[in-house]
Amino acid sequence: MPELPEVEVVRAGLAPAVTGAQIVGVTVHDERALTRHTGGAAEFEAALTGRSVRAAVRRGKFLWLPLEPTAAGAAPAREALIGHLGMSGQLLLRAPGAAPERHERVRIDLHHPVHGELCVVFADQRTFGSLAVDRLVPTSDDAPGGYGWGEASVPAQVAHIARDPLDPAFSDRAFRAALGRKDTAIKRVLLDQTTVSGVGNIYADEALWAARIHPGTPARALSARAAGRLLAEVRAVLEKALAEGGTSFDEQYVNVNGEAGYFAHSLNVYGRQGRACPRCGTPIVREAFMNRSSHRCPRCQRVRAGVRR
DNA sequence: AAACCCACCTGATCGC
DNA sequence: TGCGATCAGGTGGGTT
Repeated sequence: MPELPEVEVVRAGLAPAVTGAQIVGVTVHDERALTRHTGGAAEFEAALTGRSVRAAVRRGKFLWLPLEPTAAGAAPAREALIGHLGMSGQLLLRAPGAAPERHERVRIDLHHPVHGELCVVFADQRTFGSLAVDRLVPTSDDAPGGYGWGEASVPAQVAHIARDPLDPAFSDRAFRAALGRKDTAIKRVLLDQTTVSGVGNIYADEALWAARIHPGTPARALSARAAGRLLAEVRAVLEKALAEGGTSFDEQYVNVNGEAGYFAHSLNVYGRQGRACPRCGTPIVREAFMNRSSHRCPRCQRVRAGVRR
């Protein structure tokens, strides 16, 4: 469920707490939380115990904690602990020995040289999220791999994820060129994380509404002007949502302290079917799209809006 | 090769 | 009260 703003809230909360801390204990309660990890629970625990965390980094909806190399004698592989929250994952900062969270899957105990003991709990109702230890590989463009760390590396399994639109190394020109080659609906391109990352169902609908583009518009039919407008609106909605702490409909999405964000109050179309479009008053419609839903204004976002002929 | 579908899960809600 | 259908913020593997 979390999209870029929610994941960034988590990264920003984790960073000051875990940077420089050493992992002193790992408990896997449910192996389904390791679907992105190649080994089993015991191997995961062993791979992390004793390692120190160097940073908290994010690209799109993926988070990772780069780790100090293992002690002398072991293979000097550069590795990171990856986290993906899936639809319902949470990373929570708790006091050592804190009572188990609902849906707690993994607990990581750390020792920070300044702040002392703390624990990071991974809780996830639907189990689509997961943690993994993965090796870091160089980025193909030599730019930093994500937000939060200057090193030009990404976990191997994140290498296929595109940069997100808030990344300084994101290329607007390459994005517009890529749209011209896509034989599919613009909303599919926004949701597929290999052209632009970080956008999910909520912010795709919000950005398309703001740019007055129908979600089913063929990507390559968008004029350069419409594509530029869309990208600007994607950035605007992601930044505004981030400033408001993300979108929380219930207790599912929370920051590392368990607190909800406020952006749900600022939604213009998502989940507002039947209510007036804030721009023109026409009732918002909800339509089936890719086994989920799209929300749009039938007047502001007509099929041909923004289409070049 | 790009585009598309669907499985992977738990839980809340709604209509009957 | 129960019970089935539907819905929920994502991703990746398998199939066309």
